[in-house]
Amino acid sequence: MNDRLALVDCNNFYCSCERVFNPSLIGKPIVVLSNNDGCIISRSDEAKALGIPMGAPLHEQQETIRKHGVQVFSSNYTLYGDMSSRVMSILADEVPAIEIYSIDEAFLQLPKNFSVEMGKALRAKVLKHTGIPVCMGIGMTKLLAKLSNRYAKKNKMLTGGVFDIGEHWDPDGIMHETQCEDLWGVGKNLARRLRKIDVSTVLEFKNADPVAVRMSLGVIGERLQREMNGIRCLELEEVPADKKSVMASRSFGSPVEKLEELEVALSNHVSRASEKIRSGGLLASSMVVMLRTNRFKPEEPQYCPSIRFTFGTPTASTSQLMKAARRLLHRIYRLGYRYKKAGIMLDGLVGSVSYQPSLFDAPVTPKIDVDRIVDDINRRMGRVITHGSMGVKGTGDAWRMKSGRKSPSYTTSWGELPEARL
DNA sequence: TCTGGGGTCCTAGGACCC
DNA sequence: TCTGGGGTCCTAGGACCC
Repeated sequence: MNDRLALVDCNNFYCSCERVFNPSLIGKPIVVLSNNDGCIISRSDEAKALGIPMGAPLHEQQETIRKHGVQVFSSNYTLYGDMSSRVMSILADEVPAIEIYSIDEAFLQLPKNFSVEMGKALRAKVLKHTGIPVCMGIGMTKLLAKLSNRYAKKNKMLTGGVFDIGEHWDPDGIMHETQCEDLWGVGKNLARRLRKIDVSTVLEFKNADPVAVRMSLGVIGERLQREMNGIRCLELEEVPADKKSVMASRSFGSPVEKLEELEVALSNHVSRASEKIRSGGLLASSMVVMLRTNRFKPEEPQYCPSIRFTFGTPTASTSQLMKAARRLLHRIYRLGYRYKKAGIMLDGLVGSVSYQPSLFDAPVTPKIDVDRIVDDINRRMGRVITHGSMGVKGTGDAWRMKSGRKSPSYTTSWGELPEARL
């Protein structure tokens, strides 16, 4: 028999991170915004209680925010990333295997003797060492662990933040009370397809005719149903799979019409993305350039082109990628649109070590790897060298993103360390 | 005025080959 | 009345997640 799995997730993670270094926020409604200060992507319990929905555009909530004095933060990914690794390393120390699933979630393989009480002790340890509150759900499969976790979170007082659905006296009751769209892996669309075969609760899904499920939801539905019945289809993945693509895209602070400005924005995206693949020792086989007008303004003319170029030889060279991006941009750019977003994707990533050149590849000439040297300097000194095409901050940069309410990088920047007073 | 960004997996359909 | 058909590979797009 398989060992049980647990899903541990951090409660209101970004908000909790802000609170660790600013305890005056505890007990108060706070929210954290997406890139560009556009949407609300993390809410404290107090903010949830005010009815602020997940993903809501900030401007739609201004009324509530003013009225209740909700504190608003731009997202500070440097801080959250660092806090995340602290939480993860504590978890990793306690179990035989861990899969870090996202910045605020991890699946754990539990030892045979693991009890709910031990889960509570682990939870207390994470809280003590990082200040981050977590919940834990336990089950035979990832899906059941997710479901358990949801129950633990919704009934924190009752469960103490840790729940094992396998030990509950009435798991069917819990499944009966949960709607399919609240299940991990079931979104709006699959839920609609499930309703068509008269399935709306998780319990109905679990007990539905597998043939009907397979017919209307394909292998995805089949897998979900099996997982719900305790048959493991999704294994714990300790080693993260190799990346297949890297994206860099941003909405603009304000709309952009000029080709030259799009060029600068794209150059910055290429710079970020290429640095990322180089740090992973990867080469890109192809590149996609995307543009988009403001989809929330249907009264304006809409244009959302994308174009792909496949390199003869995979590359990670910034200047080569920038040249390609520029060429592709020129092919899809049309005058007269107000662009709201631009992005690039580096796709078909292959390891630069394992890559086998084809017969027709240009012979590799040994040369000084300027990109690597620049990466190294930028990593140490903080982005001091940039490509000429990336423009200069403060000049013609309507496209740059807004981030006006960011907290300090308390844990990763010497200049921003919190100060303690005696 | 103001509406995120970065990923993965699956499927359908076209191109191509024998 | 006949005008193949099946396998494979690739790509675009849909759906989902955090």
